[in-house]
Amino acid sequence: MSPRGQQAARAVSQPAQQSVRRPTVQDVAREAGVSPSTVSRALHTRGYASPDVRARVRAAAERIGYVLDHNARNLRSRTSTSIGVLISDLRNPFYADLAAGIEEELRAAEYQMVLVNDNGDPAEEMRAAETLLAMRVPGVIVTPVTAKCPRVLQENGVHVVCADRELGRSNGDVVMSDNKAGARELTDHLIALGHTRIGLLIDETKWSTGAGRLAGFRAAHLDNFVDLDEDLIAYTSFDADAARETTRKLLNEHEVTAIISANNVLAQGALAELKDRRLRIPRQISLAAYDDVPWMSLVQPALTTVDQHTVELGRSCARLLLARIRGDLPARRRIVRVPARLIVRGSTGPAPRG
Amino acid sequence: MSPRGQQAARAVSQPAQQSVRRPTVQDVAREAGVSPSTVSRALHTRGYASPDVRARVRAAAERIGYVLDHNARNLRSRTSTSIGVLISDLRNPFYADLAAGIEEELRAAEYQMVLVNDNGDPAEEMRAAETLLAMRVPGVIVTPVTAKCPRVLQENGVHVVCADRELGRSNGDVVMSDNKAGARELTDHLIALGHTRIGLLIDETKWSTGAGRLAGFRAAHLDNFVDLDEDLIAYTSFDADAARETTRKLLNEHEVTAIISANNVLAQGALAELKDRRLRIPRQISLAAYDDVPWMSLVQPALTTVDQHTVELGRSCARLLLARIRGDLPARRRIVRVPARLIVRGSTGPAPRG
DNA sequence: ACCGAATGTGGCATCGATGCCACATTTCGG
DNA sequence: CCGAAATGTGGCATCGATGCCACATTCGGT
Repeated sequence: MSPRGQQAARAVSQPAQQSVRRPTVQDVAREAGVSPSTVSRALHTRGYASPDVRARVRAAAERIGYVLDHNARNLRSRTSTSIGVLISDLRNPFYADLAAGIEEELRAAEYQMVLVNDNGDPAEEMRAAETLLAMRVPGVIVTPVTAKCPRVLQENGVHVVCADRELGRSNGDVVMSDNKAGARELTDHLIALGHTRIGLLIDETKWSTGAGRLAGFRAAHLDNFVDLDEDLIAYTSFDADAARETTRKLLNEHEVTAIISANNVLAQGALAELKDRRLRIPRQISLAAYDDVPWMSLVQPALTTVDQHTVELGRSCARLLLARIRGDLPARRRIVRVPARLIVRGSTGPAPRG
Repeated sequence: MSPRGQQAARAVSQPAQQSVRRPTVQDVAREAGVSPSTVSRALHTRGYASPDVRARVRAAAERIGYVLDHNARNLRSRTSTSIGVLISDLRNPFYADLAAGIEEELRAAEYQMVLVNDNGDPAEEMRAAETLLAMRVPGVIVTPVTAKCPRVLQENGVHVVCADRELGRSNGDVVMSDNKAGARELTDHLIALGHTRIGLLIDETKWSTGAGRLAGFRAAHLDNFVDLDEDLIAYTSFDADAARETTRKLLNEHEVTAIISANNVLAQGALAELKDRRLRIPRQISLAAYDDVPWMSLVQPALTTVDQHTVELGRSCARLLLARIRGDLPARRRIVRVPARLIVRGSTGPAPRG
């Protein structure tokens, strides 16, 4: 009775405990003395049922402990109340907050969140997309790793909202922080403090997040008539150790009076390096970050940041997707920019005198 | 054609874009020249299919872009590969890490995580349980808010693993940190540094988490022959501001040379108060916390903590639940204790001299 | 050679809820 | 008063995949 080994790795489960048979609409119908069709209409669906019948059916359902079967409903009605959410790392507070905002809005609308952590890996992302197609979800919110994922979903009739960034030129909805404006405001703040040698720690510029932040950094220099030394734009990979190493090299090779870190992970590395060198913040060097996560207000001195309102970003994603699913929107794609807000704390101060 | 207002608040969605008809097993059967039964067996289920037929069916499925429908599969097979996960606050790094570990293990086993944030609210928790029953999930991992939720799920034939804590006396599986041993080790550490006046900041002791941490605190005093002043056990509500106020009162009313905070949220409040008072850590007062989240190693001085290995806790929950679902375990309930580990950093030092 | 077990295929009913529509009754507007 | 629209009910097919089993063939052991 053992199948060929080829099947061994697939998810196999025993049915939920066998002795538990759940009441169906047939049972409710018998209990209430109406037809199964009437039960369905009285409990859930569009269509007519008199107030008296509704009350009778509801009482009967409650009496016998009836619980709808989403699988049956989804199959017949050809849709689902599950929404896919693809993020890059649940352990990063940015994504955790994003997911929190999304989940909150979905729950309020009686949708369920199916959360997948693709680890920023293109293969995992596509695997997740396939799974969500199999689940027949009507919509997906994705922090895209490749342009392929949103496209495949859309080609299969699934509504997609890209969160935080878009890749390439898609034709779908996007919700993101106003990266350029936020980075510009932060850089303005430092320039107003007298800084003309500002390092930028950044991991990527091919995604709209990094690109927007870099653009804001550049624009602030331009608008304030401050020359930008291209060597102060320091590229690093997306982990705190690499960022720390890059900060070390930046400080060793260049005169810098302030550092902007393009996200919370890089900020960790930069801070660790400054502490290691026993540099006094902000007296000797100012440090600021794009994103605001809890530790940034707990360190001493607390970090000046740009708050992306990440939870609100998540809520906005969910609201947009739900409106799209309900057909409340015109076909034209929508780009929602959530304003970012500068939060000045103790880590930024006047540029040291030469 | 408008239904009565009573239906207006329910989740209503348009089918995924209408013009997209998905290929079914009937289509694959035609393409491969076999029966639909054979398609099903060749692609997914237990049962026999020859290697030649398997290859032919797979090629046909790929050619026409066939994607399984989980709803149909779940309905017929009376189970599902979705797993419910109920947590209390996705914005708290503890729960985010827990969910991350769970998701990782589920994904590897080709299960999907349906994540609900119940906000530690009993009503929300029960609502989530109802939804998961409707989805016919075979298992749920829950950080329980009430004893009712695990019970109702189990009565309906759903396997349950309680994470982090158990309420009352349930008969289900539990995975938790070894709270007592961890708290004891932390308290031992402070006593070994000469502290005899150790404050404990704690928000609850009715759950096994708080109760275990308190028990460890007491046991360390007893075993080291240090008298425990009951007034140094300071109760507070579960938010950083309340913890801060409670810390203030504790310091105003009692001589204390060290503070243990029972979780990461309370530690935030305590740290803020110590900083406000400009107390020198650890020279004037030591601070330690149960739980280890990123900010704790980033503040100055870095906090001495007990690392719950929260991601591993999550993995362990998922592995246990999957084993239960697969019928790999004897009926007897299982309690898994994940060892906690003391991490000594700069925030704890010798007790100040009288 | 014979028999039982294993392998393999196809037919058909099944899972539980809803879409669709025929039919009946009531309400509303001209 | 009459016709159209709205309200309400029940019957039956449908959604897409799999469980179950009858039947056929092959393989291994005696």
